[in-house]
Amino acid sequence: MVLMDVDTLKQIEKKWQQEWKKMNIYRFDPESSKPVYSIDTPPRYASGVLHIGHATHYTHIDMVARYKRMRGYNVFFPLCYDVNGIPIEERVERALGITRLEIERHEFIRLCKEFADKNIEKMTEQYEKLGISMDDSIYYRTDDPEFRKYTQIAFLRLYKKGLVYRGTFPINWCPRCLTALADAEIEYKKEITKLVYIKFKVKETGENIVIATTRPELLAACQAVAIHPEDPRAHKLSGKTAIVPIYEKEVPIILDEDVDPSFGSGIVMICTFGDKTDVKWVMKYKLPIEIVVDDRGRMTEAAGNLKGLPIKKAREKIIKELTERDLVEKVEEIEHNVATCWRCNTPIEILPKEQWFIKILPFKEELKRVAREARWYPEFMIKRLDEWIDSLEWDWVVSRQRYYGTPIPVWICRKCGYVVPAREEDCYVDPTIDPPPVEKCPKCGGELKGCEDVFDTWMDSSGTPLYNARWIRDEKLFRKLYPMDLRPNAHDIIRTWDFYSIVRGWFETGKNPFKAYMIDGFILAPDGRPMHAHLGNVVDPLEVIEDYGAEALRYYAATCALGEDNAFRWKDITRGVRFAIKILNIGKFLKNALNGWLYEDIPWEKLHTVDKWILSLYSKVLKEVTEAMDNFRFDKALRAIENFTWNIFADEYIEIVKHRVYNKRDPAALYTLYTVGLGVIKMLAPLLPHVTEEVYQDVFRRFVNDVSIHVSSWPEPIKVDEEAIVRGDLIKEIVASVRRLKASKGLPLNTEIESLTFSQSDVELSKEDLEDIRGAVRAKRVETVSRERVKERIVEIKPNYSVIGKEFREKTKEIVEKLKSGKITEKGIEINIDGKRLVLGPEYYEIKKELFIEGIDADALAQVEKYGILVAVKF
RNA sequence: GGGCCCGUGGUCUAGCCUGGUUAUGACGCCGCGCUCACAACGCGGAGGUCCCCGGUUCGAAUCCGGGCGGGCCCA
Repeated sequence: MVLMDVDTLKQIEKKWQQEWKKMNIYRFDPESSKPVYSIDTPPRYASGVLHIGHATHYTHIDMVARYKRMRGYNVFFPLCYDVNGIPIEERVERALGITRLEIERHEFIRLCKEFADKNIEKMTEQYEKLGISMDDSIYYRTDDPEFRKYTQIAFLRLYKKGLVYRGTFPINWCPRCLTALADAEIEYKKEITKLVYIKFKVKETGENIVIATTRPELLAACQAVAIHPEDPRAHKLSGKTAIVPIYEKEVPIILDEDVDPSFGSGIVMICTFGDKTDVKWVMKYKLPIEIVVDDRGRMTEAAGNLKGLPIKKAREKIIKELTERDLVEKVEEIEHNVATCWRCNTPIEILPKEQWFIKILPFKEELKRVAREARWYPEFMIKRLDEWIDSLEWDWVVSRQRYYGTPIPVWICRKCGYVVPAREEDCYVDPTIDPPPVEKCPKCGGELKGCEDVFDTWMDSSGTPLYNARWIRDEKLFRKLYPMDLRPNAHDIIRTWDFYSIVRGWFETGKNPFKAYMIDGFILAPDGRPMHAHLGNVVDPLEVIEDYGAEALRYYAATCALGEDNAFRWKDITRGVRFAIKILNIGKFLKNALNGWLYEDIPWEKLHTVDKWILSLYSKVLKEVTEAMDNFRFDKALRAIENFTWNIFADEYIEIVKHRVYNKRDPAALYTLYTVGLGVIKMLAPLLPHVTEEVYQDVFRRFVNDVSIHVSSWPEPIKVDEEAIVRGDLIKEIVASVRRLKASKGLPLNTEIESLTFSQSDVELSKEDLEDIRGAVRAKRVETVSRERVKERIVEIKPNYSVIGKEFREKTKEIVEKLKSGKITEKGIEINIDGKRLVLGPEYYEIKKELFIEGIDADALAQVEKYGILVAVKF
């Protein structure tokens, strides 16, 4: 049974996925006069296939796209992939067991492309199975020459503006593989290392200080000595000069909070470069750079008599030498995290290499301001960007010594280093293949060599809004598409993708490239930890779809509040299946109910109270859902729709009108079922596109022209009639109380009953209302009795704290106490306070009563507390 | 170590911005009922130190301060 229903769901999903393709309804129409809603789809990185976090996040984006289409927008939602960069190179190297240095450059690039192709094919299928409505007519991938062309042109323009410069920048380097490494390629290994305490002399005072280091062989590269500002020794040392032993070099003593006072002697030396913190300090204090280790991991001339030694030997030698000169206070063995090459386990070195930079440091404040031109959802996410911009300490390094990326479009003179940029009209160019625009160096006539560096992937992907919006290609379209309406991404790449996009957008166009940022959280494993293969807690979206269908996964996605980290919840998957099936069943009921009916508009006055009631509640929910969708709060929208559809429309209204549908074919009831039925599936369509399409086509298509629910228009509220809401609610309460009485007697809900009697309340019901109640509960007779016949016993007086508290403040407790025993009069409750008599009206409390009717012939009684009435049933 | 976010029945979660009576819902559990759209359903029930400490207030899940635990990014 269980399996059969999921199979039905899956068949429906597949059917509509195929139909949608034929319908061609997700196309962006460049010629359309409709307003544009442009989404900068995150180009999925093609190093693998979609995981559950991607699936959830892209489903959120799809919900926006579908919603905006229904709101009448010409939606731009491209299918796209990112392929450039190190992770794919790394996967290919791992798969083939080679390094890229062992293979011809362009052959390696071809292998990377092939690897990406396979993943792209799989992911495109995954998107389809999830019901993601991306448009493949505006497809791109970041290694298309057409895409790369605009990265190169943008770079050339920045170059002309003087915003690009070359400089040395430290990178991770494996001295065995002779290659630069990305941070992702570094593995940390625990190792026992010697921590050497070395005596330095303070020049001004002649006293000794002791610094602790695990890299004594870098002594020659020491540029400064650092101590924590709160260290008791700090104020005495501040501004003084230290003398590096053996090399007799004078270096400044600086105070910095990043020094760990509990490590070693609490004083460290800053070298070029021992580790990442050294890099930071060198940048921060603009210290000189001296290289004592070469590419192959041997000491250079600058290391004096250590020259030519490999690092480990050099370390031993210098410890020996220092010891002999009595410059070592002590040596400790400590456990230490050593950064190593993932491929060969050799400890990495940090070496400065020539790199390309884009200037951003002078524009920090400007960029913070530009970031605020857009709205951020949730708003607090912009704080992360602010903090990031404030903490920037160096410019953007855009070059990588890699193969699979967009080539930096310049040639460099072998003789004088003069740079010849490509001409814009020649782009896309690959300087490793293509000839330079001039034959020889214009400055010295030397030979030009194509630049072998490629761009950092962020240089490519930060240009997606420019590329999507047809920047410098189509001015007319650019004005329509830019700034793009939406940048959706997860919170981990605010500081990269979002930040660099703002940089690029602002440099090229003077504007923030987006009007809004929708920032999603992370999907954690069911155990609340991040998903990791080695933890065995990975949930595969394809398996979820296989076992429960796409709607179940989309339901789960909708329950994930924007911006928050969400653990994967199987219970929401099951709930999603149930809800999807519920929608199909409501559809089946509506189809049967509306069978043969021709649409007929019913004026408000001719509707029954219950019809006005459900239409009013529907109109309220619609407003709530619309607001939630406008704010990307899919969780709020879903909750509102689900509660209304399941608990109010299906469980209450449909049950109440069945008798009017089956026997009387009451036009008011049919009109109401039609209106609310179509309205709820439309509201739900962006969230659960398959089952809503099924119901739409099966039940509603014959009434309307739109070929698909996904190109139909978002519904409009009908009317909110507060009086009908109260009367309808009373009717619902009475019907529900009878249903409960039947259930408690173990009777089927459709059991006919002899009579229903209830006492009148403040809310007046019409004859028609009573008839509707009679039909709904299947009673032969319905009677009301006047309130006078109802006896009541006061059970409890409940104080209204919000009214009492505001007025009586610190006396609240006393008043509440006295209310309970006060004298009840016509006007209210009489109490004595501070010797004064006080009458508190009914706004200060609520009276709970128990009701009973004397001499009534009934088998079961129920109270409807909300309206202070008694319901009596004779079976 | 820094910034941001989160912490509510067995499990997950709404509410928190804008303080007020009995804290929302789901999953699971228990009991009853196949009822002409639906047993993946309906009706009913049990189940809570709202992470901890302190403060503000007549009143705190909600506001403020501190702590503990988790997530992301950075170091």
